Amino acid sequence: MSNDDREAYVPSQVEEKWQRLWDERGTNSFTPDELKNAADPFYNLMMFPYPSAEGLHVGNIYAFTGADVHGRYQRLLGRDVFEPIGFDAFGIHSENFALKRGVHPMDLIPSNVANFTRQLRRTGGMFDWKHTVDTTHPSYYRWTQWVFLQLFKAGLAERKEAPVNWCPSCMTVLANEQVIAGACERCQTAVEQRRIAQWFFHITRYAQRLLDNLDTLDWSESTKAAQRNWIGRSEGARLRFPVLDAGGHDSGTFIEVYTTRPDTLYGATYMVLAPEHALVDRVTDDGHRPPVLAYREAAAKKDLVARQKVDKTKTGVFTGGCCRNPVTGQPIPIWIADYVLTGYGTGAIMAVPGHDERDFEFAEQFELPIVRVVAGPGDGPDTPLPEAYVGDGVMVNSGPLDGLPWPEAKAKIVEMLSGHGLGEHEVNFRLRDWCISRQRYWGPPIPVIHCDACGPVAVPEKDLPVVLPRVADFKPDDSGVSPLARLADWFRTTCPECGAPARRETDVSDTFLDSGWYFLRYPSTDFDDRPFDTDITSKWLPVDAYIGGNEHAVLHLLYSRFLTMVLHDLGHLGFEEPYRTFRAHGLIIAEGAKMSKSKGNVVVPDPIIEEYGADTFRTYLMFLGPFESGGDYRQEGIQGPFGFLHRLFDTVLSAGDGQPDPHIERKLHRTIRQVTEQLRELQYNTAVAAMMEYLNAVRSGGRRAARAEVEPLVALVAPFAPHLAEELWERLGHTESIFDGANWPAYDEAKTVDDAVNIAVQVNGKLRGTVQAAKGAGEADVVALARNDGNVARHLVGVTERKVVFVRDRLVNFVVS
RNA sequence: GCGAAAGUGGCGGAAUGGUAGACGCGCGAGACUUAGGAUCUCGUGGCCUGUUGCCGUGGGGGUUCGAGUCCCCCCUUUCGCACCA
Repeated sequence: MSNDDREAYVPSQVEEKWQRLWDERGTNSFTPDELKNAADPFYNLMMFPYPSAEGLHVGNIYAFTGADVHGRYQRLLGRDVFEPIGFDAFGIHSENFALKRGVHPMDLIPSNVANFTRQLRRTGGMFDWKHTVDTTHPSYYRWTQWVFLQLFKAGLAERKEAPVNWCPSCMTVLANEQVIAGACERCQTAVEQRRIAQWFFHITRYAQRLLDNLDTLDWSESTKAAQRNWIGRSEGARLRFPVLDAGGHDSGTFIEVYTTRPDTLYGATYMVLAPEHALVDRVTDDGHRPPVLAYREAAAKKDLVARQKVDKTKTGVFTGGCCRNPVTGQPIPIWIADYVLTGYGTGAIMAVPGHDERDFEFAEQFELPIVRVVAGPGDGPDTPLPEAYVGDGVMVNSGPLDGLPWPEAKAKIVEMLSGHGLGEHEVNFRLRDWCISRQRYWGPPIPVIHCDACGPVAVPEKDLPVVLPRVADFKPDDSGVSPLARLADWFRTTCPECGAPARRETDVSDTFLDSGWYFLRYPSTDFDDRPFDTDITSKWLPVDAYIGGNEHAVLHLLYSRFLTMVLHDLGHLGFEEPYRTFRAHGLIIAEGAKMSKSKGNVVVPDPIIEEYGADTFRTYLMFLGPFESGGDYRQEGIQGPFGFLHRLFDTVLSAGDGQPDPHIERKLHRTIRQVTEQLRELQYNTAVAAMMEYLNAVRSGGRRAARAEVEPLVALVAPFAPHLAEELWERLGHTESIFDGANWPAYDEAKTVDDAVNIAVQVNGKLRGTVQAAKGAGEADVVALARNDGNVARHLVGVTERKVVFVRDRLVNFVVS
């Protein structure tokens, strides 16, 4: 038969047909009963997108396809796979875009969502469209507000005045996490400091647990490391330094410092307070007051960008005050400097210039004494310090600590000081409380009512949702309050407790709160009277597999872990960790560079799917490189998978009924084994390669395939090319979807083994030939064969054999000299 | 600076300590075609005239019969965090 007579593979026809049939048959969606009664539930989650006006980009599709391949594979194994998708549509992104376009977000978002939905369907994801969420819909944010109330009632949400990062361009408060190198992560504008009353969640109370639980999670190591780093636990001590009065006597006031190296206390030669420190006034004497105040004012004016300059030059001024080193008894000067941060530890440090790089630099600059208290190998007590020594060693110039290795000294000195009330062991975390209020419009109103008599009062749960009103003017201004504060009709209300006139909270909440619990909502969207159904939640959660980007390694994942822990502690959930496994996918670049409009290498999905089909696009994306490291998208490369699917279509349709060839059958079982193992590990690129290799073998020499040789391949390819697989499956005579029923092929280990093997023959580790032998052949036989190989024999002439290394079925190595 | 990951053909990338470069792109040659950016076949790390051969996984040491893989030092790149005491 010539190629011209064969039916051509037309992706668009196949894909339209199956997308329609999946919808009609409800192939990918669960009814409430099915959710309740699923025999073998598998919750496959991917990070829901923010529905931008530009539409889905390749990065989204890459992530979703990788997750979808995993879900479809689990389903082919026979599991009941729930794979929902939704839209994270609140937030500054949408609001700013709406402002720019002059469209109201309430009008903009629905059309973006419709566009995303169309695109997502077109990519062939196995999404359950009956269980989707849109965070901006009152039926969703009603429960986001409910989550807030649970924390509020538990005392984990608190309003307090705090210095915050203020973006003068976005006109909003940013979380520390949203400040990148002192600039707004969204618009790169320099961030300023302001003091505003804000709602905070006390995530710091969970810091230790958030850290400890990491050890129990099956997550990408890089993600766990990022979280550990972010939580930033450090173990040290809180020490108290007596402040001296003008006469050089203890004044009764103490300065508290936090240090991770209390052992170096004998080397503390000066003290530094943050410029904002409460005791600055008190320790400053009259002679030094003008420069201190000037420095303090300058520091206050500096925004966070300036404060966090990488610039290593230290600045600071002497206050004129002194305190006493509690162990040496020596008076040491008190300085203020902005390299000491007010938000970490106690806002004051004991400076040990000999053993801390920052202190060393400061001491050099201002000619303060530098004392060695740790001696490294080969150092004595008086060995000069050309730079701070931070390595291991033993204590010197440290009285009773002398000779101790510093970790031991650390414990000992804390013990010594605690006896005198001058210090105690302390653990510190870098993690800060989570500021969840936003002085913006496009978010769920925080469900609190402020009453003059009762203070902040929770909106009764029966009154939820507090609906975000539609207002024409949603533009933020420099007032520092939400646009909702302009709507007197909206915010005027009465106190739910005492009935007095009261005022609604006009701030809205952070989008990370919306996305912090969405996975709980998906399986329960059939219920509008509860955030998540108890039975369904205990059946489906925690999430079995979560796949997403490492850009959310800290914030989103940490916040959702925190919320899950809280809801667990409050008795709402039976588990405290939301995601059993998490895998971070890599980043897609294009033509060797990061995608950007200016480089003109942005990959636009729609026309590619139009030309090659979703199946080819999916397969290619998964073939580009290891899923967990990403890959380089090159347009020409798509020809490989495109040709592969064409050949697959052609080969299956023209397959005959004969017996499978034994060699092919062996390769088939090996291929099934490899693809099975690699799909489990998300090693998609090599799994696709194995299938290509197998198809090449089936077609080699232009032979006609036997049906038994290719039918299992259709199932193997189904996670990658689901439409084509369905089509071929149907043409092979099946009436049910390939995804219904456990159609993943089994392999027979016995059938993967060859009866003959090629054995490498080396002389002194260099390959000199190969010989063929029966599988499992013994040493004597194989070595004899090897010795007779012409080329090997040549290398064995005129040398002395010392040893023969034999590895069964693999190699023979003659060691000669 | 700290933390994480990675350096292999022209390119994307494969390799339980055991025949480096699977699979694919690109390229070359050929076949079939009125034509083809279609399809099919063969070839494709470098060097030498060459099937024998030599050299090859960022650089330098080491362990081993045998190292891309393990250990030590160095260089480079990417990502994240950045004065956290």
